[in-house]
Amino acid sequence: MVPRAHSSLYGRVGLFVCEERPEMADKYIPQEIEPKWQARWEKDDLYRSAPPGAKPKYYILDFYPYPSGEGMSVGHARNYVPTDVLARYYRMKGYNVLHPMGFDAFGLPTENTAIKLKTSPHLLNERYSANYVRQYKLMGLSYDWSRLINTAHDDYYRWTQWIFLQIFKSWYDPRKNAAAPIADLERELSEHGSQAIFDYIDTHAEAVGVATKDTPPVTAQQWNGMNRRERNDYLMNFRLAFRAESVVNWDPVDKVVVADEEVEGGRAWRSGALVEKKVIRQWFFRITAYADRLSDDLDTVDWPEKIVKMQRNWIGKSEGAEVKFEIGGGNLHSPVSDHITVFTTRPDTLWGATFMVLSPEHPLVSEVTTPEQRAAVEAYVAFARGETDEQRTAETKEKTGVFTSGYAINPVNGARIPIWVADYVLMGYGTGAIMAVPAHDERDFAFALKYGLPIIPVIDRPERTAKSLVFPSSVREGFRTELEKAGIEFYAAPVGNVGEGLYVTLHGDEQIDGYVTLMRSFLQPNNWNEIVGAKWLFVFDDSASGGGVQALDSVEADRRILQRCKAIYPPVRDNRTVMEMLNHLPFYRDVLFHAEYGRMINSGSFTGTPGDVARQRVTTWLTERGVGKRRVNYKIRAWLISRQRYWGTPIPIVHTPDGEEALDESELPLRLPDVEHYEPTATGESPLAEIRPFVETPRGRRETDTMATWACSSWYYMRFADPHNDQAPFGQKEIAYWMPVDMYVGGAEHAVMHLLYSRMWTKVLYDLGYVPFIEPFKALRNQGLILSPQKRMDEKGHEFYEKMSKSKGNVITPDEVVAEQGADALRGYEMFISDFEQTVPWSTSGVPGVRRWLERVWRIVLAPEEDRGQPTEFSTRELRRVAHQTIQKYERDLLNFGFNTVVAAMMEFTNALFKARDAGLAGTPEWNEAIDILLRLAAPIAPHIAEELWSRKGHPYSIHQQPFPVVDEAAVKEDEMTIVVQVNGKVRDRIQVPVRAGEEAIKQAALASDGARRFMDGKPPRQVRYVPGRLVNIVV
RNA sequence: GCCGAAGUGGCGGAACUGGCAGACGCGCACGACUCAAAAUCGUGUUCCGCAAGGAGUGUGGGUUCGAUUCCCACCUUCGGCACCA
Repeated sequence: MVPRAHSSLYGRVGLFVCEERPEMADKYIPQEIEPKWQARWEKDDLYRSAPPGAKPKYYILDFYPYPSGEGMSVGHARNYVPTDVLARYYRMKGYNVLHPMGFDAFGLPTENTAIKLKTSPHLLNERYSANYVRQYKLMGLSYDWSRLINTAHDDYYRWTQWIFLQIFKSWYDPRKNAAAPIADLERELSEHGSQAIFDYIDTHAEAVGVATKDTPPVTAQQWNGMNRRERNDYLMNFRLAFRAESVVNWDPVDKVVVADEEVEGGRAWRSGALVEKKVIRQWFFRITAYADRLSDDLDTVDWPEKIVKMQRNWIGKSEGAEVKFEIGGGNLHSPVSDHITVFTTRPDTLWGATFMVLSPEHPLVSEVTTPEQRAAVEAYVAFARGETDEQRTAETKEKTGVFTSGYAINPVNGARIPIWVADYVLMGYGTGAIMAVPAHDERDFAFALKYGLPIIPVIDRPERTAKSLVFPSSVREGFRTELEKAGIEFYAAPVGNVGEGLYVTLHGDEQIDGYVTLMRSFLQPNNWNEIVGAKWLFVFDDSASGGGVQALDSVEADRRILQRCKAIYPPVRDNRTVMEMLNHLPFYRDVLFHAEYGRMINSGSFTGTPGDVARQRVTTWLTERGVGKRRVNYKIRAWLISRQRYWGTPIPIVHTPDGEEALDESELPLRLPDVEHYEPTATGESPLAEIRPFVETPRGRRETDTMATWACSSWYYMRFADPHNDQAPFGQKEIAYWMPVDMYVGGAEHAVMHLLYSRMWTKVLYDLGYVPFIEPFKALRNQGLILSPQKRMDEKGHEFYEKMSKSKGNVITPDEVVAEQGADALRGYEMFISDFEQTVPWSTSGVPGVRRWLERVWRIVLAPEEDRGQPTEFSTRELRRVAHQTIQKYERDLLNFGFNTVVAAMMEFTNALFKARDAGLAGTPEWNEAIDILLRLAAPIAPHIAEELWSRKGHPYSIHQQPFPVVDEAAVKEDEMTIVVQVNGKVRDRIQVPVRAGEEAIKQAALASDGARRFMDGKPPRQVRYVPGRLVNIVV
């Protein structure tokens, strides 16, 4: 086994030792031992999971990859190595471990490559995934390869289709709060009609998502009079997998519809193209029905807080009320509806609703528009429709809108408020119409300022700050002195170019009232002064008629006040509202608007209602009067699953004359046909549409859309439990034993989509009785990204590291690292590189560092007699202590995902062994025990070298079937401890004391220490504090 | 703007519950071995200071005998969301 290339390096020692103990003399050559053991493990099927049994199970899963032609980089291994270490650890701890791998094989990149290379995606899939398997094996990962999954194989997607059908054949019964067979719904409709269901939805705010919006009610009689086609169409409003016409995001580059989740900043996630709007009939999953459970059940999982937040945010639950506004004023009598319903989370601000805004797509826009405004409104609606999402959401975009000239009646005070159309109101959220409360909503505030709409505060500022600007020469002499006397905060500064004014800030109602009194007596004739913020008061000169203090408490007051101001001070004549006038003064800007909860004001009989109960009380009152009710709203939309592409799971539906119908389960799998061409069609239809034998069936035209890959990945983790079952997606025994996944590890980029979809499928399958758990992934962890090792500079001179990518030519592959340094060194460095969750650049000098550690392990195990260093003091007791302390630290850190410190602990242990050797301990029983522990601890991290050394030490194969070492608590205990002596919190000395020493003795020893005496300077200790086992702090 | 994470040597990073800041590794310096180099081994390596000593965990405050750790305010970087009523 003398290596060829290394013989010259090796010569001296090799020749000498080879003759006597050839096995001891070998150098560590991973390139030889790694393939050898990998072949042996594979032959012996060493990592195969046992069938469900009495043993406790541990299911540890990596996010399965999308296999690409580029293969893996060292960045991908950041995910796979730590989970492999855990899998190996749990096996040694006696668990039956499930650690499988598979491929998310369907999807666009492969299809696009196939089109470009004029080859078949089937072929590419096989090639790519085989390459991945090769790379995985190269790294010595202990997957159970007998469970390999490929989602593009028909023995897998058959069951994806099967689950699709179960979802298609279900609806969400809000009364059971669970999915139920669609047949139950049909029965109910034929016996009782839809009344009970809609009544329930109406009175249970959380149930909004169970049926398509605006589904018409039917009576039993109507239902029974429907033909099959009409019934099928009606049921689509309830099915959990349904087809509906909708505006979708169209990616003109990939020629495919993409989901909301796949659009980032108006651009398609994969292709980067600006998405366009298109109306197509599409397949969806009714994930909205599960919104509440998806949100609530997040409480039951051990996931990173960040991911939980992102999911909750995506679901976007908000509680509020729905309020009906009568359409009125003028001669408008709508034949469609006599009211507009708005959704608000702030029913407590209803009295401040001074206008209403409809989304440009709102069906009542043309109803409320008067003839004279029609042209303007239609032009605006056309403009809004033409906008891309990106334009519409552009950050700096100023609000736009147009008045319809129609009015609505605010139900709480009968006020007649104008109805506007503006694109800042989205049709897809709430009811597509809002009541605008400009005093307490930032968007409405901006809009009202721009268009001169009145802004009336109806919620008190919780912090009682008010401001007042005293205009130059608007008050009599002595006012300033009075302010000072009253302790009021103010400063003097020029007001524009009209002279020096006083900028007053008031705190608390008492001070404000005092200020008003003062102002009333000092205000000069033909002047006014305003107090804004905590109170909204205008003090006018009393001598004029109707003078005194006016409050800005209504639209009428706004008009009155403004009129008087204009009369007194003409420069303000162009202002349309008081708020607009105040907004011109920068001094006031931070007190004009607030969105906090607070005491209701200017709200009729509700004035004075405290902020914490206001919402609730108003909602109850609205409900009693029949003009509103509690309502919960979710941001989450139906999950778009259709793709008009070839390379995906075919949707098992036939379009019959009677509507969309399910394939019979016996017809599954519905295979993807082999075809010559699979370029997207010009029309945007799936290429499958052009394959007549596929499309044409005796029952009707086959659905030609395929499913997005999110469907495949929504259940693959369940298939691993029983991957070869051809009777069902999985056996009951297997799923109950293995699921849920105990530890799921992957990148944070799937925080919303994959994890949310998987959770929904799990809940549907749970409701239908196929699985016994409500959450699929008990614990989740995200690994950090690995960046390229090269530092770059951006235009501003900031240094940064870029992501590894083939196009940038900076990819480092596991292949090259393994070839150079071996898989064990790569594994060690993947763990050691950084904190697991941290994004970090790859370091090319890091792997050799770990390699050196492995070399040291090799030497200390095989040839402890060589190269003795300086003799040291090291007892057998200490050796045992280090060994057992290492076991402790290793387990504690490993279970906390502290992989880097696990490796560090192993390095320290190895260093200690060298010291022990120098002290002459090699060969003692304690030494042999320590070496045994070292190898067992190394096994999960560096499985090849551990196996090789284990075998060379004469132990029976395999180390990977050995139990994990058990901590000897007695050995761990120290006999002596080092106590730090501090004087006034600064370390001044260290003393050695026996562990058993009492507190008093230790304190005395500390006081007597040289360091302490020197720094106490002869002063008596004021306090002596002892922290057990750690330190003594002497305070003087 | 909102939400989240993080700021510690030349670098990656440690420090479990408030108790020795800088474990472990990289890099660097010096030394040993060598004709020499590589490899290996040893020693040192936060900063200032010859030293005694002092300063020091993004900044400024606070709590405490004692703060990288807790509290308040702020700055910077990264990630996510973004007109969601």
